[in-house]
Amino acid sequence: MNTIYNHRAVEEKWRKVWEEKPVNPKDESKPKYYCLDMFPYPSGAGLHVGHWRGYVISDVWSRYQLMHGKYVIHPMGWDAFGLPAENYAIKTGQHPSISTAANIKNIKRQVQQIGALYDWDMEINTTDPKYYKWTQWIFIQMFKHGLAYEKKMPLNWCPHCKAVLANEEAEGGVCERCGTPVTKKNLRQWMLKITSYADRLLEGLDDLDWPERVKKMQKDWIGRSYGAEVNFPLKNDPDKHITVFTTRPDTLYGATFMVLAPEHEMVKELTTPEQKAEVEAYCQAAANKSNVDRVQNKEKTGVWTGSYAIDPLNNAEVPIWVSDYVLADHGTGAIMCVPAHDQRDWDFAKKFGLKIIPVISPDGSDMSDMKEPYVEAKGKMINSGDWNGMDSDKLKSEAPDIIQKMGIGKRTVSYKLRDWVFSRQRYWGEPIPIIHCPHCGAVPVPEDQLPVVLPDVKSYEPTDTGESPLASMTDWVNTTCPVCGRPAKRETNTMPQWAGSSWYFLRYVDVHNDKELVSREKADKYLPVDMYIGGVEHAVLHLLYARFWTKFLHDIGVVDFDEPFKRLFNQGMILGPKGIKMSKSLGNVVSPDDMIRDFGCDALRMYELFIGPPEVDSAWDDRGIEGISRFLNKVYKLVVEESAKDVPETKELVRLRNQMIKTITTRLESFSLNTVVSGFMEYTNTFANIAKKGGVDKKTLEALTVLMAPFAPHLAEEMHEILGYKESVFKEQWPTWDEKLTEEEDVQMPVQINGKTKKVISLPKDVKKDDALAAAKEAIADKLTGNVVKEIFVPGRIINFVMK
RNA sequence: GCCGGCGUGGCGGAAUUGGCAGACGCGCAGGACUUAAAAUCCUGUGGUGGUGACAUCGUACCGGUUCGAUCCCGGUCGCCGGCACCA
Repeated sequence: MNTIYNHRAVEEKWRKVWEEKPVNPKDESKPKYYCLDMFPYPSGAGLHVGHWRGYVISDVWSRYQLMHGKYVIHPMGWDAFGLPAENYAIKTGQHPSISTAANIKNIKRQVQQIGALYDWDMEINTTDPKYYKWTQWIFIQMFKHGLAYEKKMPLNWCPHCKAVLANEEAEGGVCERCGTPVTKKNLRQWMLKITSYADRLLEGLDDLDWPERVKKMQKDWIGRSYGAEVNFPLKNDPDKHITVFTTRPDTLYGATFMVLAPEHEMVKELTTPEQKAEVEAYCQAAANKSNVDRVQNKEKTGVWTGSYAIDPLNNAEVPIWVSDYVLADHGTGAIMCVPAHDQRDWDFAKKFGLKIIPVISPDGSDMSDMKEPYVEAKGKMINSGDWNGMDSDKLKSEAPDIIQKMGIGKRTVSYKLRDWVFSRQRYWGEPIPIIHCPHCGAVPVPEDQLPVVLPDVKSYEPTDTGESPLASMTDWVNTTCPVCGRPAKRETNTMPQWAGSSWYFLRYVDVHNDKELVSREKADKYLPVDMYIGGVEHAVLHLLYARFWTKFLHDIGVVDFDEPFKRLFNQGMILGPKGIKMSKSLGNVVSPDDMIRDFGCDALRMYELFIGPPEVDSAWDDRGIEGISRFLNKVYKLVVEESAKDVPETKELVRLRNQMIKTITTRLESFSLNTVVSGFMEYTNTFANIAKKGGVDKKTLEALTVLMAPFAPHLAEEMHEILGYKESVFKEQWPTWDEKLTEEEDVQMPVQINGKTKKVISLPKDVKKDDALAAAKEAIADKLTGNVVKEIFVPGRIINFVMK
């Protein structure tokens, strides 16, 4: 008999059944489980098989939870503000909302093909005014709490995107979107004070069930370092001083010069008339350099201001220099330089002939002939006045307090994290709900007037000046001040693409609420997210911003938790056939639509899992999916033919069934989804062989069907029905196993000589050591020719003879 | 440069706590069915030697610990990712 599985008919049939009778209806009597995908940007190119992977993983996990009696919250939405839609508008003159709606339609169709549990009543679109009303509301709360502020400063500017970038978007000195080297532009911008949450963002990581590498990336990005601020009085004006930040205040006696960033506010007043021309030229050149140039050229440059400061400990005169290796926005923008113990300071001192005084010696020797800086700087203090002879590690921890007591500085903490540049000079984003009044300053739009709807414009083109296209909409821009009623102007910048995604996970559980962003009752019942699945590329962008906003919303009482995502899983990418990233320009994009047509949704789901460990990148292989297709056929054939037979269960089948349930469940729990699939294949092969000899009992076929349900839901429903059930397979509880029944009576024991296996013998599982060794010796008697010096017996594992 | 991670057949990848390396799949080879092909099914498939049972080498490379190492330790090389003048 040739049984053939018709994937098209079966999948269509069950899709209809599920539509009429959802398998995961809202049920408040059950405990909730919130399993979230990172929602996609609805791009015009649609989804490729790589995008599918995370959605398949999350759906398997969701269905697995469902079969443990949970009500699963598994929503989907669209992160739809952003540059591609705007660029398309520039090219075609069509409003971005039109192309966005078309893209959403197509991608929604593709997402629905996954056959996932998504509850489309919860759908979100960040560009919907009903949604971004609350994005704007959050901004206003931040403004009211002093967390949103305006600042004019040199900012990362992408000349290609014609927009400012947050530090997180300008990693490595290039634009995160387009790779163009970032330059600086001095602009007024809206900032969010993420730095005031730095400690909580850092410490909150400890309790999260997240991949260690993501936690580490956030930790490094926040970059907390402990040290001291030290004040160096000016030689010519001892009432004034320069404050530096240092992590090594113990080396203060070795500070032989200081360096200010070119942007430091005191550069001008410190520059002497003789040095003025040179210093100004240097600062001008530094301002024009892109981040990439500044970082790539590590050859030290700099100029002397002509002034001196006084080392507050030993009253030595230290010349004040300007150099671009000091960053304006880290610490205080000024450093004390200890060339004997810092590579950069050493390079600078060597180049400009500055003094070098070693202050730490590993063994107490005088170090005066050092050929390179002693950077590890651990040992005894030398050349350090009162501190001489002290242990440097001990001094390092005590120095901040000593300095504080002396009144020349204080203990302090510094961070790499900067405040979040939150405004963009582009059209397709949430308008910032602020009105600028000449009399009242920046005033928030009253909450009852939200949302501030993004108006239609004629030209979407960004400008080189840093003005938003909205600035030309005079009708919209000109308004009245909500405080004093006099003429005022609207803020024309929009929010960055990360705004809508910083809180969307809260909205899903209460999408239709027009009174609050989420009701406290629903938030308490359904939030936070139990499992969050998505790519690792958001490790320091979206995930950091979302944590920040959640903590803020917690602080103002909107929600009662302050970490949004309890558990995080990062899936690896699916690469093109040769291990190259899939991209339209390379022409190596594999479409899920084609795969579903030829092999079916279940086959694609299982192949996406089988391709490799879910957290690792894997290369697509068109022929691999054929193997899955053969396997699904084999399972179907097994169930159809064996269920017709009415086979009694045997001891062997009971054991195999229990082993199978255990194997699949433990692999699934540890997220080893690729080996779950290979496990199904292996057991199916085993059962197919038993079927040929005698047959497979119904209970075993049922267990196999239920275990497969989260992976191949359509096929599992079909098989469940064939087995005689009227209700959905997802009404079944996840099967359990009896450990005793998994054990075999005999164990296969490898017998080794000097660690090399010579034979495998079968022994009763509770065999005694002496009996086992005797049996083993007999089995390999012909090879035991030498002197056996040691006999090793590990029950159930190994027998090894050490022979000389 | 600093900090992570990884390195296993022709390919994707398996291997509880240190205990039979290569599960499962792809590909390939041979066979069955067929007029033939496709599909399907069966058998084989790390290298070398041997007709064979078997021997021997083998988890990037060098060394160590151990009765026994893909797994632990030290070093080297390569690839990938993060940060990158952070004081």
